[in-house]
Amino acid sequence: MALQIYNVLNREKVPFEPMHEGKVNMYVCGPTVYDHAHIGHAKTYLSFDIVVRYLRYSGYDVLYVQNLTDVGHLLDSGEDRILKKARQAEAGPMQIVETYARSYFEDMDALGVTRPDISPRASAHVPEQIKMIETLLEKGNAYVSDDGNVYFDVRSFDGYGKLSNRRLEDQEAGSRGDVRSDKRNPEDFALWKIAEPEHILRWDSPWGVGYPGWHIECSAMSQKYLGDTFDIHGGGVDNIFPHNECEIAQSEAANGVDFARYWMLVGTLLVPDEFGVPVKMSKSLGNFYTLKDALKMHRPEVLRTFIITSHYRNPIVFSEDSLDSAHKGWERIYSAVRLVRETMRHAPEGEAGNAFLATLDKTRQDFVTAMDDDFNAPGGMAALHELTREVNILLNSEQTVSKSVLAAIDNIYRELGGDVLGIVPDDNAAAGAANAEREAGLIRLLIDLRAQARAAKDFAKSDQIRDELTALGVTLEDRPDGTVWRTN
RNA sequence: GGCGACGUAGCCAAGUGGUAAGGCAGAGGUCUGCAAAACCUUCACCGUGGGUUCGAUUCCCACCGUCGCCUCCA
Repeated sequence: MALQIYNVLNREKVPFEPMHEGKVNMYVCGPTVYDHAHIGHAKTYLSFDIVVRYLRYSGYDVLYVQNLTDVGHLLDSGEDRILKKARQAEAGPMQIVETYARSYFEDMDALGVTRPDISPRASAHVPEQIKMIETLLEKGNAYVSDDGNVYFDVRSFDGYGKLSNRRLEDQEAGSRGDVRSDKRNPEDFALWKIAEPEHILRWDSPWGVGYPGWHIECSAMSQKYLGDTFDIHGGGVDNIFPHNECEIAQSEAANGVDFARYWMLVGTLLVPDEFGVPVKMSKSLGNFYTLKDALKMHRPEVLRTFIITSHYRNPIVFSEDSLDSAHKGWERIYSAVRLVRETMRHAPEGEAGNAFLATLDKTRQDFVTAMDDDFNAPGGMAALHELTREVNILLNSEQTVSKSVLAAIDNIYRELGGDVLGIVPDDNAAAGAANAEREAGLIRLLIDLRAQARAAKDFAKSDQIRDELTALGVTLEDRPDGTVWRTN
């Protein structure tokens, strides 16, 4: 069965058929860069990282666009969040944007998240946004208010609500009616706002000096880089309304054709509150763990494993227990990989153990079957765990395994666990490889000395070596054919 | 109140109309100088109550519970 995707647009799993064979155009709503990223962001962007990695693994040529919001995202008070941060930090707004954009990429790089092909910024695409607003005005889907602001006229677009299943008549009319507004209808949303004097993020426009509304950037930038209609639009479910809904309205009204063909929305990351009740991790609630802090305590592969453990559409609850569990599960896979690589150093040439190649084929098949089913990464992980059991049985048996078979095993771990899931490190390519090689040599020297002590039944000496290495973070494991080591 | 999602073993978590992957933890065992790791065995009547069906955990309805969105958040 070919790739199936759960399309939020129709709430059903359907075969994925890109517009242009072999090519996928994909847009994901990016972060507003006014603070450091937290684990909730990691869940969303890591989920789409795996989507992109798997699509590429499957042979698609993917063009991946993810924006950075750096203007127009207002607080309840009406203040722009970036301007507020800038005021607090006594810095210029673009300084703030630059700082946190870099921070975001640093964290994502550290997590092994593949960079988007294009990371357009809202502030750099104001002309495109103005142009789209002009089109909407021409087509009668937008209007200029008495105060000079431009709003999208939601009632002019029939499809409004089709993604989130909301109907205008169901919304509590007047719930926001108390707020003095120059909108025709409360559900209309801003395309362009006239700037107050203190609002220094401002641009000239046909409607006066101002700034764009929050939603229009995604419509304008996706159109610019991916066209009027593109294949996949992603984001967090928490943005389904109003943001995603507004994007659809603007783009389809302006362009007259379908916007995104497949909508993929990622479940929310929750964290227990003081009573143990899970609530959304968010900047505004202040209950977030930054990725920088998380990365100090856990390897990126472990954070990835934690997130991959559940399906992308489901919510997950963040806890140290779950992370520990993920850590141990990951360690199990990585131990087997290390054992394979270590064994390979002394393995004979030839074809011994060739029968195991069938297991590799089955693993790949199981993995692909799982991932083809709406990117079921937990299923992919299960395939790797089953492989790991087989590998451990093989390498703990008396059977001779040739170098080529071991290389094939290592290769499938690299391919599925490394290239696609990003949880199996590539020890060879690491920076500082020279130091690592020297360290490995020293450890092997100590292992040899310990082996001599053990042969002489000098267990005091052999245990001393093992204990002191343990204290340094190096664990030894004795096996019938020698001792292997790992760092913690 | 409206919209959406979810409720599977001690914990995390896939999945299927014909009695349920995987991981963590636990118990017993094999192996080991000891250990570690690994392997083997063991551990679930799938929220509650109805309905459809030869048969439902899987479909439908109701109820209970949890979360998300409806205002800024991935």
